[in-house]
Amino acid sequence: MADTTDIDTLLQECRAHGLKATENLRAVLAALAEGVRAEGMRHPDVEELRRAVEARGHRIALASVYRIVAQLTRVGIVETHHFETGKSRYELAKGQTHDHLVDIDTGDILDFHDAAMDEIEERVAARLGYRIVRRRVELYAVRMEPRATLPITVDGGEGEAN
Amino acid sequence: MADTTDIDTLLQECRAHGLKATENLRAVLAALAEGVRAEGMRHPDVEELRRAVEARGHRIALASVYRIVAQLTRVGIVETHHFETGKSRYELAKGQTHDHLVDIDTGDILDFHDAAMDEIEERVAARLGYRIVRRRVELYAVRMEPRATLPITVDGGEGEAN
DNA sequence: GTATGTGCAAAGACTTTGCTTTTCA
DNA sequence: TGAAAAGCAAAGTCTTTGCACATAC
Repeated sequence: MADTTDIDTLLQECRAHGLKATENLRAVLAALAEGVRAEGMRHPDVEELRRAVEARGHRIALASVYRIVAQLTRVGIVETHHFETGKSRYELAKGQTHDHLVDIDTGDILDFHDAAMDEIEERVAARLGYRIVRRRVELYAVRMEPRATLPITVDGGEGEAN
Repeated sequence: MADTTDIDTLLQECRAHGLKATENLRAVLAALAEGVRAEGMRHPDVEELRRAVEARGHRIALASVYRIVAQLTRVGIVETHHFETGKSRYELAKGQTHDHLVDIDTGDILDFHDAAMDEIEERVAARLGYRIVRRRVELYAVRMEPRATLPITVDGGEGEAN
């Protein structure tokens, strides 16, 4: 099956949308595709993207990063997120839409998808007379420490969170 | 039950949190409380708040509006929303938390709440090992045009629109 | 009286835009 | 070659902050 994070496949799709396959575009796509597997590099912001691109030996202007992610978003290859941090974060739009759980303590962002949730949202929207075009579900949460609620057993340590 | 949109009640709560009951604070609270019933004035942004305050015959600096809503948010009286419009919007935190449906065409924002949705979200979070602290559910949607000109009876279900 | 709040203007953070040069098809 | 993209700096938005003055408790 076509790997939707394969750079050539992505480039091809870009071309199909009339974009020029420039060095910058390639590098940004590669950085985004890499992020798919990287630890803390999913959902990069523009600065992180620029750094990732430059780490590949390529210089790129911030304005170009902005323009590229805007284009990629326009054609549906990238999703732009506005979490509560003030800046936009980007991510390859892997076919399956998904929601996010943000770990308040660490900033980690987990992806998830739940069909039942979609269904309920649609039902609610329908009840209000609307058809959902796009949704944003973000759960801001803290890790559940299975034993955290037990009577305190002060032992000097202080379990690292995170 | 105490009317949580009564200005005096709100002021009292502010005092309890150490805020000074200034003219500005009163006016902003009044503007927010009014918005609860007003047509297009729910979820005002700072500019709209400033206008609402000045419409009441009071001059206020934008910076003061920002400072006041920040304080009110800090003490839990106001909720700050970051919809996809780029600017922050504010709303009295009426006890019942609720989610939003944004009409893409008109910009209207409808409030709703659905217990089943909460439940599913909690289940999903738990499955990931997390406990939800705060959530953000925004449905961006378009109006479903019911074919004819049927008399609108949009009050089905438990649709308190609040 | 003293800690807070206020206004104003300046500064900040993030993003967009104008314009010239470069690059891709 | 012609149209789109890149670089750079300037400008735009929204929001925060420093500071002198005013105000509530």
